[in-house]
Amino acid sequence: MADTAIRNRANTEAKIIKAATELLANEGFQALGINKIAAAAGVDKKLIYSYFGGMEGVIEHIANDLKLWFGSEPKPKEFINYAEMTSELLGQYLKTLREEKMLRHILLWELSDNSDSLKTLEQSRSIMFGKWFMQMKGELESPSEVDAPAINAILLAAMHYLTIRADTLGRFAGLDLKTEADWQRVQNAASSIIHEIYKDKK
Amino acid sequence: MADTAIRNRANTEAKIIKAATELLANEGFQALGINKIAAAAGVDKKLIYSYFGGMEGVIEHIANDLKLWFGSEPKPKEFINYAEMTSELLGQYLKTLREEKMLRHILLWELSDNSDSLKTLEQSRSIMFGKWFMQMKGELESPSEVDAPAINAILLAAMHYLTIRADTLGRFAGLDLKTEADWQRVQNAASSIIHEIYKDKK
DNA sequence: GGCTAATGTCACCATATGGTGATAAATATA
DNA sequence: TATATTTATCACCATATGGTGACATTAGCC
Repeated sequence: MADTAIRNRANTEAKIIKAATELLANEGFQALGINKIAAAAGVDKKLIYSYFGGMEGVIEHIANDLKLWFGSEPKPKEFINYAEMTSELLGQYLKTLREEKMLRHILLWELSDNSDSLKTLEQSRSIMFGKWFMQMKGELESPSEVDAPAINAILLAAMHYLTIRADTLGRFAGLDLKTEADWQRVQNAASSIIHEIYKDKK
Repeated sequence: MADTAIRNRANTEAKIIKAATELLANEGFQALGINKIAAAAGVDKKLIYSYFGGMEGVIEHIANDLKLWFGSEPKPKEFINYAEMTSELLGQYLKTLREEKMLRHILLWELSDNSDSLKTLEQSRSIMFGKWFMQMKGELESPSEVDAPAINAILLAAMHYLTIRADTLGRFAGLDLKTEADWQRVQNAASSIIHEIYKDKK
């Protein structure tokens, strides 16, 4: 009975991944080392090498899980126009960013490191990322007068930066990102930008 | 003759700060440790403790220098309106961000760490930062219908994120931040946002 | 000159990191 | 039951980190 046994590889692997994931979610990538993972999992670090071949293997495993964790797509909705849709999706994305510390830690990791293992993680992350904005390329076309990808990149970049920034210093450019009120201002400003940009455009 | 002497405290201090600064500019804050600074400066690490009291002292010193390094204000100009001014200043700021790797490393540091020594660094950085956008609060008032600080925060956050991102993965949301062409798209998109937001507003 | 204080050198500590080889213990297989 | 293989433990290595006490050397000063 392999599943009730104390010595169970699958079970140990799960413990390792769970520990690594929680470490990444709570402490960030800085705390993600072989020793700390082994300690947190209550497992000898040798097993991390035996089962995953080292950190890269663990990261790859996490990258795979990532697709499932944040894989839920935004609820399909009837959108009136491109601006409405973009605004709605951006709002949902911002909400997710603010809720999922893990996601912010991964985004910060992407900014800090450009090792090979990071690239696989980024790929998985950007797949889930794409789930939100794939819809933008759907039935509703963006006005051709506007460089929608560039506009979206600016808005997304801003949301990434501001949510990460909220975790540390908490304020930026006069905004207090610890308060719900100022987050509402950000949200409103983003909506204004979208609506003004696409107003009367085709 | 204290200045030609081999044993010269002021000279040694300068070497330490120079090494630390270059390390920060070239390698980023991750590489900023006592041992590496001492090695790069060709100085015994004990002296870093003797003269600066440790890393915090070094960082404080760098923070002070920061005000001078990036202290040059944007050239005063006659602006027609708030949108023109904002667009011009943002363009200048983006240019500086793209040119100064050091600045990007500090911004990333601010995102990653929230220790006390970082707060002093951030203060100095945001002073210089303010030099650019102080002007926005100048004679030309922002239209009261628009939440200008929130709009500015979004644009600045985006520029920070995109310039940092260009150093590592180099691409984001469909843009290739290694190419001048796509940076031009970012620049144009930002200008569009500013002009559309402030158009017909008072 | 010679004394004192500043400046710099070096050896050492504790701790943490990633990584591995040899061995023990439990499990599956014959 | 006996054997072979998987699973896990442990001791150890090399390296790097921050930090300090004891000592050597040079400088300025009387």
